[in-house]
Amino acid sequence: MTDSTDRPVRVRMAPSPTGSPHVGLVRTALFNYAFARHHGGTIVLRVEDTDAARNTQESYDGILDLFDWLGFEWDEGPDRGGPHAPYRQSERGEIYRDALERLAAGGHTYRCYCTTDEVAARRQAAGSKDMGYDRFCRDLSDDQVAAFEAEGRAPVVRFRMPDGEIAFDDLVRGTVTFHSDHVPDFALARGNGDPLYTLVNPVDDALMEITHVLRGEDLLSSTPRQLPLYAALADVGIGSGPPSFGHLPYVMGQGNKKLSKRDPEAHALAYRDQGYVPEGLINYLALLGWAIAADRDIFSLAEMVEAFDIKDVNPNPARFDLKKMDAINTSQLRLLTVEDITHRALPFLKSVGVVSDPVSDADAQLLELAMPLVAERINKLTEVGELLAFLFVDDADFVLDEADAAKLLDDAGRDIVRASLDAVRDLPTWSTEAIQAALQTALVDERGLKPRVAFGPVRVAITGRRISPPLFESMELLGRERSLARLEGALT
RNA sequence: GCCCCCAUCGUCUAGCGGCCCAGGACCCCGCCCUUUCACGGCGGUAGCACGGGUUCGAAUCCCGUUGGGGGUGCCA
Repeated sequence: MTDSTDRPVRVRMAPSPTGSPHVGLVRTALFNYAFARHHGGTIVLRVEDTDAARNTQESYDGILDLFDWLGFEWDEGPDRGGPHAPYRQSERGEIYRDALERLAAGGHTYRCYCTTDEVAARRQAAGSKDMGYDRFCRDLSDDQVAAFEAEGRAPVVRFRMPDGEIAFDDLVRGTVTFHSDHVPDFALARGNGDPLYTLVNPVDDALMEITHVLRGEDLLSSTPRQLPLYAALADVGIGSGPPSFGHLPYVMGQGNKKLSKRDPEAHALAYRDQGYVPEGLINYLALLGWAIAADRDIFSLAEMVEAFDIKDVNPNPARFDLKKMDAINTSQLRLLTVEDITHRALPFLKSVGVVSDPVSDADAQLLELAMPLVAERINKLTEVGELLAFLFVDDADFVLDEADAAKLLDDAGRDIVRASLDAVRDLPTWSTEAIQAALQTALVDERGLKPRVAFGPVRVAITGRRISPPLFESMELLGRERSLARLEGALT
């Protein structure tokens, strides 16, 4: 391991607030979270918002909402301060200017006056196969510099890449080796002086004393640039060298491409809005590159933290599979108590108007009785509303699903409903058992109907749909009067 | 082009030299449960990319091939 010291673990979550937060962001945050908490370390939230043109407040708020929903907590960050504040890069301009000055004074950088076109033209002329900057401005004479300045050119700042092998021990891939021949003198600041990601990311990691960086595989090939930069920064008194790196495998979409923002399943907050539980998303994403045991795939965040070892992370890219995501979500839902599911479903029930907001006592009571009927059959929280709406809707607003009614409430169906009405109208007690017994006798025993044929029309009449919670329980909860009214309503 | 990464059922994975003629999960297909839809239960199909080594012994180690991905910016 590169990092043989026993420094307390410090990791960072470093989102860029551009656009809707991506599941890749969640996966990276999750592994950092699990790693840090497993080692009793510190988590820093740093906002990488140097690209003013692309950053939005909406995106920032979305990221915080997302982390809040997932239960990810951090110890230092823009909202709670810390010893290395500020934690938004847009507020750290002076720090970067200072770093640039020091690097220049230490001879680690130089100013480059070349335009992109000039570099490309030279490369073509030379028939060079290697990409990257050709170091044209590395050792300019004073006269040449003066001439470029006189032309009014604004120089970018480039890093003077030292020659030699660059090897590091990746936490998930083992030793990775590059040669500096293939690592260009990359730019650290724009011609207008604005610092680039290539500078600010290492500077902040150094200054914030980050010990371990777990990030996406896409950054693997920028690591050989950063390693010498960390050394140069340490040389000029900024930080104490590079952190350890671990590059997490890609999350792929359909086909063989990275899951992109165009893929609907990439949007992390959509899962919350569609009625998934955070336990489900977390559990599923953890499975992409990690396993808690050979024969087990359902676990909690706490269990993941307990068991997590970065060395167990699989380096293969993983495809995101919505079907399995759904299955994991369902399994996590089964682990919740009815009370918990009720609590979580409430916002959805309110938003579609199934229950009043605030919830009336009557609605709350009915909900408490009805939830056990649906808690064990749903796959998403939104299904609670779909299943229970018929119980809460005002009688005046109750409507039959057109397609279901057309199919099941034909002449034969209405005949069945009529018979049901007679069977239950004068029941001495209105209970699930009594209702079931009465309907069983009248429809199945006396008429010889198959249960599914017998109860289908009744179900549609009572709940408005072919799909519903168990029928007899539903009728009990609906009450005698409303049930009879609906049966009658189906006949008109 | 050059550099880097990756390679076990369709998908996610377990496997870190013998316990593996490869285990689990999702999907799919049967069956059971069943008043609908789900849930749940049981069973099944299906895989070590290829070729060389190393070894008494390889899915596991090495090399190569092929395939896939990423990088090669005054984006992050």
